Parts: sequence; structure tokens; C-alpha cells
Amino acid sequence: MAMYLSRPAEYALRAMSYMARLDPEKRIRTRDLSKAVDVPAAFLSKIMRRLTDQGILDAKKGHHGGYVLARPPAEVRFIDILRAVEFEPSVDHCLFGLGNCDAQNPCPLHREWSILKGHIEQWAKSHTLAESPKELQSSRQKRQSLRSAKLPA
Amino acid sequence: MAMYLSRPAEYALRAMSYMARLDPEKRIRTRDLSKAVDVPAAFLSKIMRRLTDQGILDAKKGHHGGYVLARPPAEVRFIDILRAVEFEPSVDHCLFGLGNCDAQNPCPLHREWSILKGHIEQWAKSHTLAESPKELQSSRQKRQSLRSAKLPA
DNA sequence: AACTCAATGGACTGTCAATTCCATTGAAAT
DNA sequence: ATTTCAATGGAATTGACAGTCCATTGAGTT
Repeated sequence: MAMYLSRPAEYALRAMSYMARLDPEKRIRTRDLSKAVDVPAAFLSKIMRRLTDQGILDAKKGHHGGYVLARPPAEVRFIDILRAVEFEPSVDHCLFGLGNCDAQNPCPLHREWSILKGHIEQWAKSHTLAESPKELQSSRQKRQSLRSAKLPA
Repeated sequence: MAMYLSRPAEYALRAMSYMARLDPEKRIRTRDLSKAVDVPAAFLSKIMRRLTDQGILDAKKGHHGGYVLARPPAEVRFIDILRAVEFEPSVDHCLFGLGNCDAQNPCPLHREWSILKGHIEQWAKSHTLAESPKELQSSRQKRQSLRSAKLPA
């Protein structure tokens, strides 16, 4: 749709969504997560570091090391993930704004573009990692606890 | 915001938005449009070709050649422009869908992702090239006719 | 008819994000 | 202590997309 999520952003969303449905007691290694969500391990590793730095993940080195979510899924909004992964400092540039474009002196597309940005932001702020699993749960076997739910192949 | 418009898509929106506020009788050359919207001429040229192929622009070669909008601004939706410029055949892939993901067998992010895609699509469908100029008009000198309006530096 | 001008279209090049490689750090197990 | 394992982080490579070049086509002008 001409509209893209950066690769790191997409991968982060995938990986975190996956982890949200794992046993929060057990740590998962980059290597295993990499296979599960189909993202190159070395690259995923960098993304995990970002998420760790931002306090979304808790990392542990060595034997039985790996990652766990630092807080419950319901407290991790999509926007937290997207922000954590944002490599460049969010240019937030306007479509027509050739440098000199702001609310006072708006470019022709300023208003329309703002509307869309608002929608995207609203979306990212209003969804958390707790939602998708719930969906799956109800449409699948209900007796299995959320905590120990396994991802289907 | 981790969310991007492809360069061709952004340029196309910019260029078409600009053209919408030009005299619809006069043609504009790639070279001039290139300066006006600050997009490299050779690259803009390819984008113009796409828009021409899709019937959004009318092209004319040689002396006094150039482009004009093929239909009035109000009849050119943003989505028409975005679709015209889409280079690859819109993968429309799902965030978690590793190949096997659809409405029946949705991935964990399927629902949330659909919501956002809906917003974006709705935005692109509900705005046309006629809108931004109107905005500018009312906040600027009103006696100057829309047709002959010049873009401020 | 000859000339000029602008779009067309394909081949080529450059750039930056995506991805890999590798050496280091720190924590657990023996 | 030593070994092993996994995260860390920077440097090097790759690849996709952004951007350029150039030869061709077709429409006006003289």
C-alpha cells in the first residue's frame, strides 16, 4: 500500500507479539526466537538490544540466559515497541514541507498528512501485546492457560 | 514514526498536489515541476510516466509539451496516486504471517494490523487533490481566483 | 524537410538500510 | 579457575531501492 513499516519495526512487533504468548518464567534465546519469527538472528539481536535498552525486555547473559518481557503484555503498547526500535530520531517531516513548513505556514498537504499520522499514532497507542493472544485463545482451546500457551506451527 | 511512505509515493503526492493548484490550461514540464517540488528531474520523470499510464496525467511531447492533470483535482483521490506509483505488486503481507496467514488462520497481529491498514486506506480514499488548495485559499487572499493561484515561495 | 523540444524507456550507478561477521563481555555450570 | 554459553557492540558486506544517463520517439516550429 505504498505505506511501510521499517524492517526493524516490523520484526520487533512480530518478536514481541510472539514472546507475549510464552511462559513469562522462561527466557528465550535470540537463536530460538529467530527461528520462531523468521528473522535473521544477528539482526534480531540488535533489535533485542534496543528493546532491552528501552526497558521492554530483560536480558541475561550466559547459561540459561536470554530474554523475557520486562513487564506484562498488557503494559506494552505497540508504540513503545515502535519508539524503541526507531533508529533515526524521527524526522517527522512533512510531505511538502521543504524545510519551511509548520502549523503556522502549512504546506498544501499538511492537514491531510496530519490526519493520517494521527490515525497511526492512535492505533499504536491503543493496542498492547495482551490483545492478540486473547483473540487466539477464545477461538482455540480455552482450558489451556494463557501463560503456558504454545504457538501453533 | 517508523511508518514510511515510499519515496516515489511521497514525490507523487507532492507533485500532484502542486499541479492541482496550477492553471489547468497550461502544461508544466518535468524540469520546472522538479524545481518547484524539489524532486530530482530524472526520477520525477519516471513517476510522471506512471501517473500518465494510469490516466491521472495527460502528457504531451515536444514544443509546449508537458503535463496537465487528466481530470479535475476533486476527482483525483490520494489512493489513485498511491496505487499508480506502486512499483512492486503490493505484497500486502501480514506482520506475522509467515506465508500461511489469512482471515481464517490469522496470525497474532492480524486483527490489529488490519485495523491500521483500514485507517490508512480510508484516509487515502477520502482525500482528493481538491482539498489542500481550498484550505490555503481561505486563509490567504480570497479575491485571487483558484485557477490562477500562484504558489508562495 | 530540417530542427528543436519534451516525454519515453531501458540500462546503468550510487546510497543507505538491512544483514552478516567477529571479537568482547558477563554470567552460570563443572 | 576454567569452560561454556548467550548477550553486546562495532566493523564489514549485501542488496534493494533511489537516482542518473543516454539514446529514442513523437509533436510542434520554421
